[in-house]
Amino acid sequence: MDLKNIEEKWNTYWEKNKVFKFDINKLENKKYIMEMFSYPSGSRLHIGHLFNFSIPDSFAKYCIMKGENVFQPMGFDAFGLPAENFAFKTGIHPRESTYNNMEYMEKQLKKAGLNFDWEYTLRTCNPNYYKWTQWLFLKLYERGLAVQKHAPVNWCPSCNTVLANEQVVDGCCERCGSQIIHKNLTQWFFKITDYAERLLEGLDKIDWPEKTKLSQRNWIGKSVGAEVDFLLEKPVEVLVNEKQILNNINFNQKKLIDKITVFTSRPDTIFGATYLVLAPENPITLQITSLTQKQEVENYINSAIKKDEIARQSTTLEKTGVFTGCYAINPANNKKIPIYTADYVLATYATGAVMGVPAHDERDFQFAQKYNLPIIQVIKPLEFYKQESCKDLEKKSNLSNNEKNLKLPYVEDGELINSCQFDGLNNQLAKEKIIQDLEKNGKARKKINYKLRDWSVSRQRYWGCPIPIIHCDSCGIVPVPEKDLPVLLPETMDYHPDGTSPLAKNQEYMNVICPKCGKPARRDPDTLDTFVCSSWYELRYPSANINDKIFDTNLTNKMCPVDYYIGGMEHANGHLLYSRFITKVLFDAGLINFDEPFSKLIHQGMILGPDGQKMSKSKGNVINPDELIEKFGSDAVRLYLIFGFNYVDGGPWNDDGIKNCYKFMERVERFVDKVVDLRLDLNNEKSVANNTRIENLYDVNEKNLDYIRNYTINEYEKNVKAFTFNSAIARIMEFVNALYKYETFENKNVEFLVANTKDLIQLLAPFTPHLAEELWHKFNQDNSVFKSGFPKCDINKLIKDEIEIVVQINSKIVKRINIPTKSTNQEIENIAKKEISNKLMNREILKTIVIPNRLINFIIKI
RNA sequence: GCUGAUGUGGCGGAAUGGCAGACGCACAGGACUUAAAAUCCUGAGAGUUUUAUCGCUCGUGUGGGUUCAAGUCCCACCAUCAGCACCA
Repeated sequence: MDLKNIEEKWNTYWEKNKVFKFDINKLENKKYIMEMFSYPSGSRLHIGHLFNFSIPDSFAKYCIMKGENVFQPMGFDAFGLPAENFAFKTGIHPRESTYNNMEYMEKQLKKAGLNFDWEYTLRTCNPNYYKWTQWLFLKLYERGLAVQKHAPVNWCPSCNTVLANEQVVDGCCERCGSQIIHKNLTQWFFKITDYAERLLEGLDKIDWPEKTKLSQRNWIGKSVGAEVDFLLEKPVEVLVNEKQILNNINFNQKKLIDKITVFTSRPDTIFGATYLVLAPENPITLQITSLTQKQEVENYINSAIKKDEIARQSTTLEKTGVFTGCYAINPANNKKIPIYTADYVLATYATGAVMGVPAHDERDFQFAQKYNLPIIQVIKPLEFYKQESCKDLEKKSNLSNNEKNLKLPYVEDGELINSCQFDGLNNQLAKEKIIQDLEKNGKARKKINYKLRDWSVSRQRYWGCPIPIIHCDSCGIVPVPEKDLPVLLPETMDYHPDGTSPLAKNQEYMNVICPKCGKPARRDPDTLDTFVCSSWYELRYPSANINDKIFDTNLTNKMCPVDYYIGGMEHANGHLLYSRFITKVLFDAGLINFDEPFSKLIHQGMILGPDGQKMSKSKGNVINPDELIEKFGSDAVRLYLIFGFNYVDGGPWNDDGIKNCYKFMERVERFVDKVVDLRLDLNNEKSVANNTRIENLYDVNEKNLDYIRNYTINEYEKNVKAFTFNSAIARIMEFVNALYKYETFENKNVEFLVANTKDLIQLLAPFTPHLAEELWHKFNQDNSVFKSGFPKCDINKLIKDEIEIVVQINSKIVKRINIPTKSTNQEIENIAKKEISNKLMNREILKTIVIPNRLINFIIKI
């Protein structure tokens, strides 16, 4: 095989004849297939990219052959840290290196035989793209969904920038691994929390992997419960301290505090609440501390904040805390309970205050034990053993022992005790009743909380989309008018990060005239998180060449949602959540008529190194796709990636695998050449004995081959639709084996053989496009194989005259017999009985099970 | 710790509750060849009986269960991987 020539020849041919070109004027049968775009960092394309892209590309080619109008665009997520860091490393300006890398990667992708619709490509660092990212920002601002907040943010001291919660892994920066710290900064946030409920609901209607949906559900973290007010009972010492504080410091709310509001998902346990806990960072904490406890509390708060900076996550699970000196009244039973501060309560979730119910919460239990706080059981297990069928008595007695000294904390459901009028209630029911009761006195209300936090989008870096906001001393925050977009990223400047925004140092950029009042003002010095850029790109792809609006609404409505979206699982709680959020915002804004971006999502697995480890330069197990394509051609690389792995799981790389795929391709080529020769002989009338019927088949061999052909097509299509392409290839291989076999028969029907061979080439085309196109043209075709349609399976041909079924006695196989396909169950039974009469030996048949086309099972007395 | 996924030959991997191991690799044998490679064909889960066939037994991480029938469903456990990590 002259791979290089073949690949070049057909790449040129396809491009020239627009074989894979999407037709924007024929949207009735469109199919939108897209893979997550890649960032053009310095590492170029790796084998994982090819795995990610090749399989959908094959699927796209299959769809094209089935006559669908496939849109398969590709672009580059070009802003952001990887590109910028690469620039620092090489000393090249990020713009230059990014554009170079994109150009190189585009070449690599083309060389890999991936036929994207390059006319619709997007580069997020291109002003005609980020203009619309800025427009999107303003849209969110207009709708009150982009807000500035002074809040503690995750700060990476090494990257010198803010990170979103989703970008923090184990308390470290997901990119460089540095320990993150918390800084109080004024930042832009997108109010994704406003959409928490809808993001949750929307999951039910999309065809995504369950694990991804689950991951998003957990990330959103809905929790249904109640807010409960605990009135304070302040000793004099507390009042003195509080007044001092209010006088001395300019406190946010300059008033006395009379209650603490906690959030709980277990209002049913409120009678067991024996203390309250405030998060150390909660501003209330100091205010309600008594003079005697002040020093201790202050020390604790300081150490907690320090701990937070180092690694609160990795500390031991041992609970610590300090008594504040203040008390509260449990509104359920009016008991006076102490208030503590402890770092196991998070300031950032709900009200930053918790009621401690040691008997029914693991953490509260530990805390109460350590500080000798009362533990009151208010729920007992339902007496379930009565219903439970306990077979051995010993177990039963153990259970009743357990009941006597029930191990606390008990966190399961049960029946209320020690809870006054609620005693005896089922605890789920009690949740409702207790809230209702407290609600009457205005001491509680139903409340839903989410773990999801607002999305922080400000980044103190150069290489990103500038935030289109102007800060004016007299007008405050002023959005850049649409006509002034894009706010261009300045070309030349010192872009090195040093903890403040590089753009802030560029006076030319920073100083502007306020569009509202005309006085001097300053630009926002930050750039946007790159996930903003990638949160809407699928909407723009079809409109990539439209410059006067974000996208053509009409077109986008026809094209979206995306039919197939393919990419890594690692974006489950990041990009994939952000895209859904932005889509919903644009839906609400009336810009689109759908509110989920991706109907179907598929994650590809990961290709590991030959040693079964993640590929990494340091381990030296990286597979370079360029070398492989050079040596074996892109078809063989693709075929191996498809055949050698389960797409969803991935797996370790194996060098032999690709050689074998190459050999298989040669085997196909040899066969096609043989058939082409046979056909020539036929045309030259050299061959006399050959039967050239194509209608009215068959002798037995023809029939067999025809069955396999139809079987192959049928299974192939099933597999392709299920994205189990490796099995589709297996069926093709079987078909090839059958063709080889048929070819050896003396009186083979050459026309029939030719027809089958053409089918084979068509089946192969999505997986080895160049080879298939080359072989196709050996039959003097004047059109591309991809425009030749797709073989059709004749379902009737799948029914054989006879079929082998298994005969079992007591579920053990005793014989395999052939029966006519159309036999009734009774006929099958009769035939089978006769066939194994020697084994049945007239014993009584208790039961007969017939599974048509598969087996018959006689249950007999032994 | 919690949640989820996975566990099948020497290897990659197949199997709507119905013949486990498709397909491929590696392996063995044969044909072709002076020979090798390549190619084409054949064989093959493990064990066991037999001159050989015919058989038989055991086999999908472990132990139970449901079923006429379990890799597949249920329960418990083990191992590996991934995610979450005090969210009250």
